[in-house]
Amino acid sequence: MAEGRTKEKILDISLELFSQKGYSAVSIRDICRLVPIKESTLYYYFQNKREIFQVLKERFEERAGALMRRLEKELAVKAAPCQGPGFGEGATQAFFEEYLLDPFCNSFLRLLRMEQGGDMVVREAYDQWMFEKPLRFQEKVFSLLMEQGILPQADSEMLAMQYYSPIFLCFERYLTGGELTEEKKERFRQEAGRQITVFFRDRGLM
Amino acid sequence: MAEGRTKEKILDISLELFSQKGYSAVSIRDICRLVPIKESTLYYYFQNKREIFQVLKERFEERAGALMRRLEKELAVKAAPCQGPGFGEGATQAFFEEYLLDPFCNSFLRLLRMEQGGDMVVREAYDQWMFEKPLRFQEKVFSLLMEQGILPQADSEMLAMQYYSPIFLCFERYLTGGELTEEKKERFRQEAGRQITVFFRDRGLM
Amino acid sequence: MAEGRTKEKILDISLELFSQKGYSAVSIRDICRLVPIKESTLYYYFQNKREIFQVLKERFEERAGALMRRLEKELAVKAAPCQGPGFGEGATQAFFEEYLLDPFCNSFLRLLRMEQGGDMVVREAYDQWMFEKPLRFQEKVFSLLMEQGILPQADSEMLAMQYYSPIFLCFERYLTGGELTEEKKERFRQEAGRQITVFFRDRGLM
Amino acid sequence: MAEGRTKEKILDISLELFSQKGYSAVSIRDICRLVPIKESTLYYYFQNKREIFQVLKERFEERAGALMRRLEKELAVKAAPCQGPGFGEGATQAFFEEYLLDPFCNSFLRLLRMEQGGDMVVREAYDQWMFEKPLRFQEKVFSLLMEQGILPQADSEMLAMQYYSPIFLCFERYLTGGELTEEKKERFRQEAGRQITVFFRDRGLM
DNA sequence: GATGAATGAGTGTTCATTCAT
DNA sequence: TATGAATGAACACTCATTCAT
Repeated sequence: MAEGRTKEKILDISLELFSQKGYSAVSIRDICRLVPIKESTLYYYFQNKREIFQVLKERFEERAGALMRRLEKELAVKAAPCQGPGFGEGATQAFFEEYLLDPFCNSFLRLLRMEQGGDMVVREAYDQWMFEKPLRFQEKVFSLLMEQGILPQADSEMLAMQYYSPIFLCFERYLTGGELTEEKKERFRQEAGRQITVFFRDRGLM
Repeated sequence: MAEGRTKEKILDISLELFSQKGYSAVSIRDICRLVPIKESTLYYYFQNKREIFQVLKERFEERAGALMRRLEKELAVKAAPCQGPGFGEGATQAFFEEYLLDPFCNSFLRLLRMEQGGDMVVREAYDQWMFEKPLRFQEKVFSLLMEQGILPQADSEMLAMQYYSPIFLCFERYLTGGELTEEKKERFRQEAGRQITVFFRDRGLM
Repeated sequence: MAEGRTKEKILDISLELFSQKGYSAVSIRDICRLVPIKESTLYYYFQNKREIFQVLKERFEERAGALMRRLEKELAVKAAPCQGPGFGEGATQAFFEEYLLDPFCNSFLRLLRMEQGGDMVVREAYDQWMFEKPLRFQEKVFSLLMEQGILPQADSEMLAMQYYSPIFLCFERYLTGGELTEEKKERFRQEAGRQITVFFRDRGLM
Repeated sequence: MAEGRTKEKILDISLELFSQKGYSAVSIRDICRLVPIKESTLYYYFQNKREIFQVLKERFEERAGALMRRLEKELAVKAAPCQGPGFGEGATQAFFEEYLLDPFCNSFLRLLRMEQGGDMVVREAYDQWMFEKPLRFQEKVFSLLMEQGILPQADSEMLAMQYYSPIFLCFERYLTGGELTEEKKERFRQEAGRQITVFFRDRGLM
C-alpha cells in the first residue's frame, strides 16, 4: 500500500468522527470500520486513542499558526501605503475561508469545543484559538486603522470584541453542529458578513 | 427515606456531573456512587439514563420559560410610563443572575452545549435557549426603546446581535469550563458589563 | 442463588488455575468459563483481577497465621512436662498436613512461588511463609528440646536449617508441579519423613 | 550487521527478560525494544517465541552438561591418589560459580523454575537440572569419600540430600528473585558455605 | 538481513440495563 | 423503596505471527 496512506486516512476519519460526535463518543472500532482496517492495525500507527488527538492537535496548531503569522505579515505590508479600509477585508476573508470554514480547522475547533469537559490543556487550546488569538489579531488591525486615521481613535480591545463577537456567535450557531454543508457555510458568510458591514457603516466606513 | 428525596438527589448529582464531564462521559455508576445508591435503585426512579436527561430538560424549560415570560411581562409594565433606559437594566441583570449565572440553568446550558454531537433535538434546544429566545427578547426591548424615542430608529435585530453577542462570547469564554466559581461569575459580570456600558454609551445613553 | 456461593466459587477456581498455570497465564475468561459466569459478573464481585489475588492472599495469611499461632501455643503447653522428642512430631505433622499438603495453602504457596517475577510484595510474602516463619518456628522447637536436655546444645538456627531444608527440597520437588494428587502427597510424606527420621537418629533420638 | 550478532543479542535479552519476569510475561515487543529490532526481524531468526526458549534450553543443556561431565572427570582423576576431603571443595566451588551463580545458568534455572505451570517437558528439565543431576553427582562424591575412608560408611543418597538441600534452599531464597547482584551472590556464598562447613565438621572432617 | 504493514484472537475492564426479591 | 445478582455488548488495547518487499 502506498506509503503514509493508511495513517492519513485514520487521521482524516478520526477528525471527522470526533468533530461530529465528540472524542469520547467515538470508538476505535468506529474509526477502523470506516478506514477500513482492523483495530490492531490502528495501533501500528498510533500508540493509543489519545495520540490520534495529539497528532491532530499538532497539525492544527501548525496550520492555524501559519495562517495567523501570514495574516500578521500581510497586515504589516499592506498597511504601509494608505489603502483604505479594504485591507481588513482580505484578512477577514482569509480568517473565514481558511480558518472558521476550512474543513480541517473547522472540525478541529468543533472537537476542541466539545471536549472541554476533559482536561485543562484542551480548554486552554480552545481559549487560545477561539478567543485569544483572533481577538489579539483584530486589535492589531484596528490599531493600524486608527494609526492611519481610517478609524477614529477608540479602545481597540473593545472594538475587537464588537467586531469579533458577532462572528463568533454566528460560528457557534451555524458552524458547530452536524455536518459542515455548503449551505451552512453560505448562511454563515451572509450573517457574519452583514454584521461586519454594519460594523463599518456605523463607524463611517465602507 | 423521605419520598422524592432520592429522585431529587439523583437529578442534582446527574446535572452536576453531566455539566462538568458531558453526558456520555458520565456513567450510571458515577452518579450512583455520589448519591449514594445502588445502580438498580436508580432504575426504580428512571427508566434509563436518557430519562434523567429528559427530566432535567423539562425542568430547565419550565424554569427558563417562566423567567422569559416574567421578563416579557415586566417589560410591558415598565414600558408604559417613560422610564428612561434604566428599565432594560433590570432585565439584563435578571438574565445574568437567574439564567446564565444561575447554577441550575448554567449547568443545563453547558450540558446542552457539550452534547451537540448527539441528536438533533438537543441541538435545537441549544439553539432555542442560547440564541433564538435571548435574541428575540432583546429585539423586543430595543423595539420598545425605539418606540419611546429613547433609542434612535434602527434595525432592532441587528441591535440585538450587537448587544447580545459580546455577552454570549463572555458566557462561552468564562462560564462553560470547569466548575462555576464565584470568581468566574464575577469576571463574567465585569467583562459583559463593560460591553453593555459601551454599547449604550456609543448610542448616546447612560 | 445462595448467598456468597458465586464469590466463593470464583475464588476457588481462580486459586486452582493460578496455582497450576500462574497468575498472569490465567485469564478472566478462563476463570469465568469454569465458574461458570459471564465476565461482567466477575466484576460485580471483584474490582479487578488483582483483587482476586489480594483476597486469596488475605485468606491464606489468616489461615496460615492461625496455624502458626496454634503450633506455637501447643509447643508451649506440651513443653511443660518432659515428654520426650515426640512432641515435635505433632507439630511437623500439622505443618505437613495443614500447610504444605493442605489444598488451599499448597495452592497459594505455589502461586506465590511462581509469581516472583512480579512485584516485591509477592516475593516478600513468599520469603516469609516459605522460609522465615517455618525456620523461626523450628528454631524455637529445637531451643526447647535443648533446654529440656533432649537434644544436645547446638546452634538452633543451624539445626533448623538442617531439619527444614530437606523438607523444603521435597516440597519443591514433589508438590509444586501439576495437580496435587494423593500419590504426590504420599511420596512427599515418605521422602520428607525419611529425612526427619535420619535427622533425629543422627542426633541420638528416636 | 555482523552475522550472528543480532541472533545472539536476541537470545541474551530474551533470557534476561524471561528470567526476570517469566516466559509468558515477556512479549516479543519487549524483547525487540531492547535489542533493538522490529518484531518482524525477530521472525527472520526464530520461527516463533517458543523457539527462542528451545535454543536457550539447548545451550543451557550443552553448557551445564559439559560442566557436569567435567566435574565427574575431575572427580575420577583426583580421587585416585588420596587427597583428603579437599577434592570435594573444588567441585562445590565450580558448582557454585559456574552453575548456580553463573549468569547464564542462573538465569535459565530461574526461567525453568518459573515456567512449571507450562508443559511437562519444562518440569522434567527443572527436575533433572535442579534435583536429579546435582544429587546424583553428590552421591558419587560421597561414595568416593567413603571408599577412601575419608567419610564413615553411610547412605550416600541420604548424605547427598543433607549436603545439597541447604544449598538448594539458599539458592531458592537468595538467587531466584529480582536481579542477580554481586551482593546476593556473596550472601549466597556465605550462607551456603556455612552450611557446608558445618556439614563436614559434624562428620569429623575439616 | 531487515522492515513496513497488516491481522485474528485475545487481554482486562466498563457499560447501561434487567429482574427477582 | 431498595438491592443483590446477573448479563450482553462494547471498550481501549496487546498478543504472536505473517508476508511482500
